[in-house]
Amino acid sequence: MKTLQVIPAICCGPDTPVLDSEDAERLATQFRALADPTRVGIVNRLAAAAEVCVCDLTAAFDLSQPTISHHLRILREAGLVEVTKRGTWSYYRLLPEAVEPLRLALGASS
Amino acid sequence: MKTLQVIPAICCGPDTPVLDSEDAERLATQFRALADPTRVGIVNRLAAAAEVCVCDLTAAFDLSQPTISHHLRILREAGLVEVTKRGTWSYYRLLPEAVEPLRLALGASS
DNA sequence: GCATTATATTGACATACATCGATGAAGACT
DNA sequence: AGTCTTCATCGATGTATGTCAATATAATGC
Repeated sequence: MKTLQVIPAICCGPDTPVLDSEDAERLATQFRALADPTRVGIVNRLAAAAEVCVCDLTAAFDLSQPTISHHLRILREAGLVEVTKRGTWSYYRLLPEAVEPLRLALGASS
Repeated sequence: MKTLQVIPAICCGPDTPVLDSEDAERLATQFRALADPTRVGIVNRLAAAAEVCVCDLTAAFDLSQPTISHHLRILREAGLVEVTKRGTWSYYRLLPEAVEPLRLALGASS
């Protein structure tokens, strides 16, 4: 898998490869998914448990149920979270393997 | 300095402290600064050199000079970059110490 | 002083986004 | 079948954002 380092290590010389526009687009979309305080809060809660029911999220944030649903859709479409339906309930969970590339893009050493 | 881990390590239990709204707001603002492909590209270029002249950026992206200036302002106000004026030229440089907290928020181990 | 060059700011416009109330879809329970 | 609960989608509305042309600012050189 290609490693996208938006911020390469300090070492790199002047011939560091330039990010192509497709990569920049994809990264921007994923950062945009985190560019809202409610979604940061949702991700924070998802990270604290194996999975979280939508009902817990609508209870935790002082926003309408459609609004929470809207934010979850954005996180889903960015590929950062995954949903599993069991009966009437929907359980969301964070996808660590989707977050990892963002860390790498910010210059994580590995 | 308080460490903000939006995504704590895998270990954490159900009583993981919840992100307060002020922290969520600040993180969202910084992620929003990275939520545009042009700005991702700018940051990428800034990371590849000690400092970059605005003129190089306006040449590199197929956008008007005011638009580049606008994006640089957003990165500046998010505290991710810094500008130094020398004569007629403005040189921008990335602030690694500002990017680091974002990496930590995404669950970097240290 | 005047022309030129490098950036920033302003104003306008079109598009994207966050939010809500209303409604829809599907499972659970009686 | 009918009702209740859970969640998603739709439609509307106000605000934020990306973009550019025009203009302002400020340094350089003649």
